[in-house]
Amino acid sequence: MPVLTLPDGSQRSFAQPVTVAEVAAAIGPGLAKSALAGRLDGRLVDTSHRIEADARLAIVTAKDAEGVEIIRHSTAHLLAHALKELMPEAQVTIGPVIDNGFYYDFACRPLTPEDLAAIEKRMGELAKKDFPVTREVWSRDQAVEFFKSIGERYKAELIEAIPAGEEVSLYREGDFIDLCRGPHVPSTGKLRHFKLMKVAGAYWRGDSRNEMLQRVYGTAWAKQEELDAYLHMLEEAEKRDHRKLGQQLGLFHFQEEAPGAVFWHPHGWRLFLDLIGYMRQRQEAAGYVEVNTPDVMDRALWEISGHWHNYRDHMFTTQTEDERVFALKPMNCPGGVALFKQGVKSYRDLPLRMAEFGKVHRYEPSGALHGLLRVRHFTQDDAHIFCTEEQMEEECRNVVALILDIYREFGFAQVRIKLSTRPEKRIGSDATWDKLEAALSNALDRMGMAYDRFPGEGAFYGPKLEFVLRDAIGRDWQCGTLQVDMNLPERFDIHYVAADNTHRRPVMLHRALFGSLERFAGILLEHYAGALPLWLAPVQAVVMNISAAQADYAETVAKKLREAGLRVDCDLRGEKINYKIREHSLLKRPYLVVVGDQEKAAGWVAVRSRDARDARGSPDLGQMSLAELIERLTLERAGKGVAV
RNA sequence: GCUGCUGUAGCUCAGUCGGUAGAGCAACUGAUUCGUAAUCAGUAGGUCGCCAGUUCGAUUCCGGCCAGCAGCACCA
Repeated sequence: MPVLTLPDGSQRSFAQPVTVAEVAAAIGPGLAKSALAGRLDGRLVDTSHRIEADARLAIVTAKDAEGVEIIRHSTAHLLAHALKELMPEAQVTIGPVIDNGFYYDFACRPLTPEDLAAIEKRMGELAKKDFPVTREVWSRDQAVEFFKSIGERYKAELIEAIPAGEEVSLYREGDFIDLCRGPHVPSTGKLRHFKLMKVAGAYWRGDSRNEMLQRVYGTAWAKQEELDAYLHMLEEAEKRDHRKLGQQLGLFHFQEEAPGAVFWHPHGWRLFLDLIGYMRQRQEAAGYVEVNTPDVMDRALWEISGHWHNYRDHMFTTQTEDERVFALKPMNCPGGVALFKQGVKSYRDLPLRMAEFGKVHRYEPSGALHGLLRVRHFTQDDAHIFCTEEQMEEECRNVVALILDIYREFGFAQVRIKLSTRPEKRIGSDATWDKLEAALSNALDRMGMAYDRFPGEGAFYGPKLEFVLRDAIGRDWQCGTLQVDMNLPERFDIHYVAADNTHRRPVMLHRALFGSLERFAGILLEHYAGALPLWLAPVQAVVMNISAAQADYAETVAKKLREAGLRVDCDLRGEKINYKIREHSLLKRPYLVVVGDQEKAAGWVAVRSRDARDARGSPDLGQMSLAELIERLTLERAGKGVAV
C-alpha cells in the first residue's frame, strides 16, 4: 500500500504497487503526457518503475534539468539505433550526456557529413514511430554472452568489467537493444528537438594507445526555441573567434614557417604591451621586483630541475659546435632559482617576490595548436616568490586576492578555483606534499573561497591552484595558476640564513596571473568580441573630416587628443563620411570624431560612440566641445569599463 | 601525435568530369569634396600549399610532405 509524498508535500496513497506513469496519470492527464521519469527518494527511475513502498516521488518532465539530461541520454541511444540500422556492421560503445548535448562512440568506417545527415534523418523517422523504450534486467554473464553473439565486442568488454553475478539493465526500443543504467524517456516520440553537430575521432577508453573510434556529437533540448537559441549562441561564438578577429582587426597572423608562433602586428602588439604594462604596475604595487633570465640554457640545468626527465620530448633543443646541448626554456623557474642563488639570502630578504615576463618555448603536439590560445612560444607573466614555510600561506592568500582583483578589472566577475593535488609522476616526499597541499587549501579556506579538488592533476614538483574565468557568453577559460613547491629549492639546494643563524630551505611559489599573455589576449578578444574597452583599444578614437576643407582642423583636433594621452588616428582621405564611418566601425574603434564646416567654425567636434547610445538610441552623440570629449574619454579610460 | 576534412589573388570565395583560372572587396590611377555603416570609372594582381608520379599535357587524378580546421590524446 504505498503512500507517496509529492514535492509540494501532499500525499497520495495507492491500494497496490503503482508505476511512476500511473502516479503521473492520477495527478493529471497533462502530467501523464509530459512525464519522462521519476525521482524516487532522490533516485532517478523510469516511468515504468513499479513503486512497492512508501517514498518521496517527483515526476520529472522536460522542465527539469534532469529531464533534459534524460532526453539527451535517450537521444544518444536513438543515434545508436539509427546508425545500427544504416550500418549494421558498426559496433556501439558508449554514449554519455555532455554540456548542451551528448555524443556516442562507434567502431565503424570514418563517417562523413553526408552520413551524419542520413543518420539524423533516420533518427527523426524512428522518433516519429514512437517506439516504447523498455527496461530489462539481465544477469551479467547472460548480457556478455548476448553482446558477444551479436558481434558487439566493445559492449561485451564494458559489461565484463562489471563484477560477476551482478545484474545489468538493458534498454530496448524497436529492434535496438543497448546496455544502459538509464533511466530513459518512456518512448522515442519524446525526442524531438535534436541535431547532430559533428563527427570526429576519439580513442577507445580515452587512451591514445587504443584504436580510434568515430564519435558523433549531437545536441538535444526540451523545446525547439532552446535548440534554436543554442545554435544561435554557437554562431555568436564563431563571430567572436579571436583568429577571425585577429585577421579582421589586423592584430596578428600565423604562417606556415612558424607553426604555433605569433606574428604580432602593431595594433596587436599595442594590446600585448598594455597587458604587460598593466601587470607591471600591479606587481610593483604588490611588492614584486622584476628580473630577466636567459632563453637558452644548458641541458644540465634542466636535468637538475627535472624538466629534462619529464618533458624532454616537448623541449626545443639546440646543439652548438662545441657539442653542448642547450634547451630553449620551457619554464622560467630555473632562471629564477639561479638568481636567488646569487649572494647569500637572509630571512630579512623574504618574502622575495621576483617577477619575469619570460617567453617560454614548448614543443606542443601539432594537434594541440589553436590560434593564440595554444602556441609553442608564449610569454608568461611569471613570478617566483621565495619565502619561509611560515610565510607561505599568507603569500598564497596575497596571490589569490591579487588575481581576483585583476580579473575583475578586466571584466571577468565569475572566477572558479581548481585545486590540483599530487600526480603519480612526481618528485619529493609525501610529507612535503602534505604540507604543500595544506598550504593551498588552508589559504582558500581562510579566505572563504569555494574550490573544486582535482586529485592527481598537480605539477610534478608541487600542487597547484588554477583560476578559471567565465566570459561574456558563458564559456570557461583557464588562466592563472599558483603552485607551491619545496622540491625545486631542494634540487637546486637553495637556502637562506635564518634569525638563529642556521641555514634553512625557502619555499617557492610559482604564479602566473594572466598565464600566457598570448592566450589572455585571445580570451579578451573573444570576451569582448573584438570591441576592446577604451583603456585596451589599440586605437581609441579616429578623427575624420567630411571634406578637404576641414583637413587642417581635423589634424588640430587629433593632435590635441594625442596630447591628452589618447591613441588617435586621423582619416583625411577623400572618401564620403559614410564610407569612413563604416570602415572604422568595422574596425571596432570606440570613438569616431567627425568634423565638418560647422564644427570647424564653432571649434567643436561631432562624436559617434561604438558602445554608448543617446536618448533616442542613436550612436551619434552629437556635438560637444573638445574639452568635453577629452574629459569623457579620460574618465572612461580610467574606469576601465565600456561606455554606456 | 591520432582520425577525418581543408589549402585557388592581400581578404572572402567561385571554377576546371585533365587543355596553365574568375568574382566581390582591398590596392593603384583618375574623376567626385560629399554630414553619421559601402560614389563612379579604369588599371594591375595568381608557377591554384610544397615535392614527386601517371599523362602529349596536372591547379584538377594518385602518392608523400607541410600547414590549417574539428574532435581525441597532451597541456610542466
